[in-house]
Amino acid sequence: MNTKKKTTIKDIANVLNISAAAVSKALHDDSRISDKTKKAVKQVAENLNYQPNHLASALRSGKSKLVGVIVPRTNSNFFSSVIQNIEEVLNKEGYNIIITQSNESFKKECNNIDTLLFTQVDGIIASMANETVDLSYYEKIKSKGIPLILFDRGENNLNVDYIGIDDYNSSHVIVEHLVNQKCKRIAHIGGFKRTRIFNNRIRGYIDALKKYSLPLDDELLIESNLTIEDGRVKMKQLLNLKNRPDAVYVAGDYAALGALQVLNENNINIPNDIALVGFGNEPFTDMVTPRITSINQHSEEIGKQAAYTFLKYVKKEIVVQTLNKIILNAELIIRDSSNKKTSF
Amino acid sequence: MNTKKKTTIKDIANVLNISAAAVSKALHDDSRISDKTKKAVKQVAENLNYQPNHLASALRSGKSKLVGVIVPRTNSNFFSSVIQNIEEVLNKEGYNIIITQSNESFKKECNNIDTLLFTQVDGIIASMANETVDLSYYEKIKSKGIPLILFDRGENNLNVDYIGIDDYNSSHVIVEHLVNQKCKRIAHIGGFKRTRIFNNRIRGYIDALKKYSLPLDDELLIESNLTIEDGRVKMKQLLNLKNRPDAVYVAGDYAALGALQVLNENNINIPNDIALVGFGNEPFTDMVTPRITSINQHSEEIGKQAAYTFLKYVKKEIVVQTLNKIILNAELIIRDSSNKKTSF
DNA sequence: TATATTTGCTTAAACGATTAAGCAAATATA
DNA sequence: TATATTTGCTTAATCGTTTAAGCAAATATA
Repeated sequence: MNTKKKTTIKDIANVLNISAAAVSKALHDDSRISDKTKKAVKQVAENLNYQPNHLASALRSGKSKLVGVIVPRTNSNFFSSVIQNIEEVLNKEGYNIIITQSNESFKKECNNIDTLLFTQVDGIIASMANETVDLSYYEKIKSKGIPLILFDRGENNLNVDYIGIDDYNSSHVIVEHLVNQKCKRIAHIGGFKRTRIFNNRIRGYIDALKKYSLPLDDELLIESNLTIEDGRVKMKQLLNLKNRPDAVYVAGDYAALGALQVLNENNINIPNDIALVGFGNEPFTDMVTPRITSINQHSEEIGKQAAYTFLKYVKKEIVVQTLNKIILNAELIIRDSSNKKTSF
Repeated sequence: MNTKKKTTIKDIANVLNISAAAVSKALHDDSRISDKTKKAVKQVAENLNYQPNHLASALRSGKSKLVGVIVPRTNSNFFSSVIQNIEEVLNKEGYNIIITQSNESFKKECNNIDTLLFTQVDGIIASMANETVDLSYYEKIKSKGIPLILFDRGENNLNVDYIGIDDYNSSHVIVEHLVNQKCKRIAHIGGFKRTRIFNNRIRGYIDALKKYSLPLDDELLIESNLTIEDGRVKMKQLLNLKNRPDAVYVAGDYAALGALQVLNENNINIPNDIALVGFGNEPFTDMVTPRITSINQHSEEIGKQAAYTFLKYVKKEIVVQTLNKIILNAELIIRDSSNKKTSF
């Protein structure tokens, strides 16, 4: 059975009649160990199928070589792509990642943080839950001196590194595109104002409307939790207006999908009666009918930059945590749902 | 800065003038420690904001309280739901999970296994990559005496626990449903035969056709990697047949989506000209037009059962690993893409 | 009252690696 | 030749916890 005792550094030492310390050093290519010994040690290690005990070295060195990742959920293409890229960069440097999901719940997020701290992670890369306003748990991470990097859903007040796209500008790009499509009444189903990225999108939307001298109507700006269901509800609300919009910009693809379903069910021509734009470029935006115009958030780059930022801390290139933002340019992917030319 | 020294068991001991061992025992509610001392220790631990050093206890006890999870990808609803349920069950028992993705690559899967072994996980719950045929890395897990539990994508030859649905029977249910819809020529875009679950679906399809005395035509049975793109390719192939099918059963939802796109693009009426059935009940099957009939794989239950099975090993309820299958019944979710009645 | 048992703690050795300090032999420098 | 430096290892302490073994005091049993 599993009586297979794992080979340790000592076993190797015994075979070669040298000390365990010498073996450890040989394996780490210490300059004070002869090439002959190094070769012999590595050979024996191979033969005995030696696997370093990660716990022991982590305990001794105080570093677990583990990085915690907290995301609202993994089954969105954006987050899973970010995670994949974080993993790729960190694996190369000998780090593994522990992924946890908050499911947009503040309580679960707190649990996750405790779990990660308990697991002695060397750093935490997180995107905050929608619900989160109390930052005390994140402060706890900082107070323990563990590097904290936020992406997508961040918070200025935490004063830590942040990687994301330019939400304010993205709204401008979207409104500009809709104006080019001859839209005159542009509605916005936005996220909650208290969440920074959604606040920025809302501000961008408002300022862009002003720029193009379009009507800024209170009933055209709606806050939502951006689920499919709520997208449906909020779209129906817009359809019930006496003065309907001729374009709807939704701050999330899932809610945009809900909106699309409602438009289709009501036989409203997209984009000619109402143009639709989402946000996030989830794969399904390219699968539904009509395909939904959306914003590509460069998840690959966000993941990589988050990982690089963490590595700067462990390599002591950064020492003090401070608000340091990396803002990437977003890209508008124009599809049928807002492109009037192709639907003639 | 991060000069915040973490409080250890010794700090607590010093405050109370007792030994570190007593503190450890008090925290673990050892019967040989007085209630008075226990209370005092817990109070001081709380005051000093003590967090147990997981690495030290793991090193000493030989248990990391970490479980590795390997999935082909996290951005499918099925896998992320399985993961979430594994996590839920294991967290309650004090275990954390490390999630890794193979991206259907054999090489990445091997790396993941090495990574998890290196991290000293107490067990591994995995769903194999499509590519995987060489089982030596999985044998390595077994040979180290680490409990291995497979789900969805398993292998009889590994002789370990397996949790999945009844694929063979699912095919029967699907074919029966299509027969009820008056379909006479049912095609199957299946997965690779070498993968057990897909093999079972293919066998089920063949046997069900025989049962209902339907034509078993070689050109109607196609193997695929089941991506969206390949779904498109294989659907086009079917459309090019002189004798087209009047129903297509696709062994994966993503490929079914690709097939649906091709059918829509060719203005083929679904389900009246060709009925379509997918597999997996991914959320998008309910989002596209027409909504796709699919098989619900009970991801929640699979995740829970996988976790329970692992726990049986650590609780010594099972000692020897052997081929032990838990097969759940799948459920057909009938939607527009195959339901001719609703489309009149 | 004398002995056995239980209670409540302490001591010290582990877990497997890393690393500072040290020491003898080999080699370099004056 | 005498001294300094380098090379190649060993010894032993350490990381923070768990746990077997042990021991004195308190309590139970005869």
